[in-house]
Amino acid sequence: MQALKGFKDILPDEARLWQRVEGTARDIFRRFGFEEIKVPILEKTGLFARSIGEATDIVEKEMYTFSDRNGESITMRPEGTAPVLRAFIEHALHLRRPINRLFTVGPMFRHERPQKGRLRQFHQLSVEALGADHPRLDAEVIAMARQLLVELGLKAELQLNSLGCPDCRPAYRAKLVEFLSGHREQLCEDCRRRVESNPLRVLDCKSANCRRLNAEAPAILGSLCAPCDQHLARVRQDLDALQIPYTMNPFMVRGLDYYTRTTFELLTDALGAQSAVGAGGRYDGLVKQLGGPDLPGIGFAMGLERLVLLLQEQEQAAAAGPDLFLACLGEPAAAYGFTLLQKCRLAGLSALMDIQGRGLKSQMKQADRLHARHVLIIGEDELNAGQAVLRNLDSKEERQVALDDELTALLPLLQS
RNA sequence: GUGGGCGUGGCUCAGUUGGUUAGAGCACCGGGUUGUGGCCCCGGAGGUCGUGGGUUCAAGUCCCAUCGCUCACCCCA
Repeated sequence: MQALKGFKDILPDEARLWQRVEGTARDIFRRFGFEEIKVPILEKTGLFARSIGEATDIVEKEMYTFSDRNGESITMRPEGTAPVLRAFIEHALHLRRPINRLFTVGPMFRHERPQKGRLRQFHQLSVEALGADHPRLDAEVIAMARQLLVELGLKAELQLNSLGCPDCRPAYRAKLVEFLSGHREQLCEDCRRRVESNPLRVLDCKSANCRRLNAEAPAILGSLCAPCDQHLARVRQDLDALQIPYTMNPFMVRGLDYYTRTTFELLTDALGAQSAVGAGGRYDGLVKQLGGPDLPGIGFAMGLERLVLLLQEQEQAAAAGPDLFLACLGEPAAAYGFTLLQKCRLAGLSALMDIQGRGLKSQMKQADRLHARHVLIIGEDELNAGQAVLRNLDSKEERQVALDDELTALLPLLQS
């Protein structure tokens, strides 16, 4: 028996890093005033078709979609924004406060071919700021995304672009299609198809020929309408004011249809082909499109697997051992020790003991391998005398400690 | 969906042109020190060599198939 392709167990050594990532994220998000929202993993299929876009790869060939026992088509979420917006609309959260700053964490599912940094079940931190189209909100969200990388000690490049809005993008798109059609023979096979299906995606092509051509293609930044242009300028102003470095990338494109105006990515060169650790952008028409009020929003997603991979390449966090290991000799001592163990745990200490009745030497070895800070040795003599030996494994210091039900002598020594 | 690389104890790997009982390091267990860890020494347990066929006197090694893992394309966090 083994796990499904693209599905992975996260063993304790790795789980420690996950806790660090999530813990750091929660702390930063709290400081930025973002609140957690928990949403279901399964949704009606239509939610994703309507938001991500019918013609995207995700919807066309990557979703885990099946019918439940009532014959309804349901889908395991491939991303986090759609479910959060559904919940936002369903519970009319916009009536509770003018701007909702929300985040959610959890598994997402896409049936792709697995590779480094890409699994079929993967995990994202998904962040949404809903209710304002002020460029300052863009800067705030971008600053928060970057801060997570900073506080995890990870290096990443911030790239910025604008995709325009329904007023200016169609005109740009037409201009681009005209240009690309004129140079059709210079495009790679894939891109020739893209000219019809999704021309903006051509800009993102990695083939050398296409890149060369793209350099001469009309740039979106030169085609923005005045409001979009001004929006971008103000976002840049605010990023500068916060001293957040970034580079403009006019070729950056989104794989999901709902993005408008500001888009950004956090890129690393340490993950092979999967260079984006986080990405996001504005989606001003999406809430309305999903049947809600006409409210703007901006958000981003971070890939947890990718953050953990980066952390692993940097350093291995040492496991923190238990505060106390109880070494008991003989059954009477073990029986007493077991109750002592419980008291220690209820008092807030992490504590372990041997339950296989092994010799002292073996138990000391166990304690050492667990990186325990102290060992409390209880044999028959100690049991009778109401005194035990407490050994500090780092300093090798040993001292007699009186045993009593309240652990009055023991606890202070361990909690220091 | 397409292409490359790789499958040998829990982990990382070695294994000559096919040739005796398939090895090492780490990890694990025990002993040296019968109530004191890390270092050292000694010993132990653990592998149908991914699986199924084929070639051969003989296959971990060669051939075919299959499954799995992995990297890349595609796409994306």
